[in-house]
Amino acid sequence: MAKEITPRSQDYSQWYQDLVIKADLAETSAVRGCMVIKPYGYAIWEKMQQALDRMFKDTGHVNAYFPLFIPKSFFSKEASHIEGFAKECAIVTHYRLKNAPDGKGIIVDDEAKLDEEYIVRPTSETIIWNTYRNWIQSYRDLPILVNQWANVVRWEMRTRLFLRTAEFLWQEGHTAHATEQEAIEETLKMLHVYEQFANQFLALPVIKGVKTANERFAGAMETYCIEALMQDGKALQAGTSHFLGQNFAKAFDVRFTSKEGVQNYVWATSWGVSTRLMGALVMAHSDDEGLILPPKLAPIQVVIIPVYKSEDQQKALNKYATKIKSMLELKQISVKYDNRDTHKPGFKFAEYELKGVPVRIAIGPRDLENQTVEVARRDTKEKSVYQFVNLDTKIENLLNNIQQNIFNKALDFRDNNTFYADSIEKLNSILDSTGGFIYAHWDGTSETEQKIKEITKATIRCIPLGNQQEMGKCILTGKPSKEKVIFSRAY
RNA sequence: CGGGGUGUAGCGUAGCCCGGUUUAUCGCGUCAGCUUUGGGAGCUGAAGGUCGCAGGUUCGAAUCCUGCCACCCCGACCA
Repeated sequence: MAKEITPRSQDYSQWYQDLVIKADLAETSAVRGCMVIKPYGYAIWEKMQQALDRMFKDTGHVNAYFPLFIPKSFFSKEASHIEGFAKECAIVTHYRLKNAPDGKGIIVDDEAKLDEEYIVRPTSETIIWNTYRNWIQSYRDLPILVNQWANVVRWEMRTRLFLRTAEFLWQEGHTAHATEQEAIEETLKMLHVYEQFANQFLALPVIKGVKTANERFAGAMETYCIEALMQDGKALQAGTSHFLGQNFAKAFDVRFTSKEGVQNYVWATSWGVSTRLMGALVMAHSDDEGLILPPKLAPIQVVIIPVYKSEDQQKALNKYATKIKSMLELKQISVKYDNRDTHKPGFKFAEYELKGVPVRIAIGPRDLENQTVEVARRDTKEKSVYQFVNLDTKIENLLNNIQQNIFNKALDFRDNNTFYADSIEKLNSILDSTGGFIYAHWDGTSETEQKIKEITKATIRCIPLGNQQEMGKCILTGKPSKEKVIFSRAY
């Protein structure tokens, strides 16, 4: 029979895995914790890349590329940075293999030991700031607005496809500025870019906020994030933007001479999103029949499926389909005409639903006669008959409509799963029943946050930007609190 | 990294406890042919296996033992 997907209600985590594998997004590999991103999944990632890259360029950034390997000594220059990453690093210690003396296979050549080991980058701040030292002398060299698309490695103990893998793809922006204010503005600007991207392309509403000290990036003064809510009520950090202060500039001695002739340390930011967004995309919108992709990220936006009995009918439908296809392509819509005669229409319907193709057009002899098509939308499963006239505009509108509808649905879900807890018991009971974003008062200390985490397994996802200031009592300690923060269990 | 589970054809599985008519079961998929085609087609025939890998015990190992690899769940950890 067909590809069975575990229902969401039965086992959410299994449902997610089934989708990723059966929709052909990715699979596990022979290497622990590392995945193979398959062509269909990679096509979605490429669409994300294109959209983001355009947004980066539009905000004045340029792309560059830095090495995969980082000398160990670079790593230890920023104290909190190394502390944050030390436990999950892959290390290169040798550069050569040799035949085993017993003739069985090959072994590491002990004589080829590196004097200084290399760390496979878990992030690139250190190698980049070591490089920036040479790029920056004067205020005239600033700002530097560089992004790189790269892979990074974090030796995770427990992995899940896309959500947490030992190797993953991402972009990391690294900027250098003359003033603190300019760096902070950059940090927030890129956070805004991420929000726009999430809203407009992922069709995913997110909350912009600032992380607490516990959740802050190793080496940052302040970490900002966008947080999204998944269908099982768990939160997912979808992107981060860090204000790094002068930490890395001081660690790598990156100074510039100001207009006034004074030597100052440079101010820094870094920001990134990763293939984890693929996981967010799947978990935010999809259902028990398969993926639901927002049209703006769907590799195939419209699929045309012919239904015929005779060869003559097939030929006539081929012509009709080709006409429709070129008409839609003129509107920059990506169309696939699936004229395989090895599969029945019903099979194809199910297959494209599994793969999340937003719009399906079915054409048969009846349509040919009436100059109509049957249009089915993936998000609502509604079917309707469209006249051929102005089909291109109608489909274009439909795609926009679907994009918007998916976003609205996710927004409704989040609104319906946003709560307020005035006690630790309330917080816990909400977490155990529905999950979601839960606003609660907190006394502002790391100790309290830690204790709440131990009791409820929930963390503070963020303190929302522009948060309403209102006095209250911490749900754990009863100490005064000036605002509510968002708690959630998280991926 | 600790605890638990899993690994048999492309996928899902029976067999394992209690070693021996087992030339390893069944379903889906694959291939060939015919009939089909408006929601996952039917019939007939065929191909497809280092039983995760490596050792060991034994006359004999998918089955018992040891080590390793990978995956899943829980925990610890995690920008």
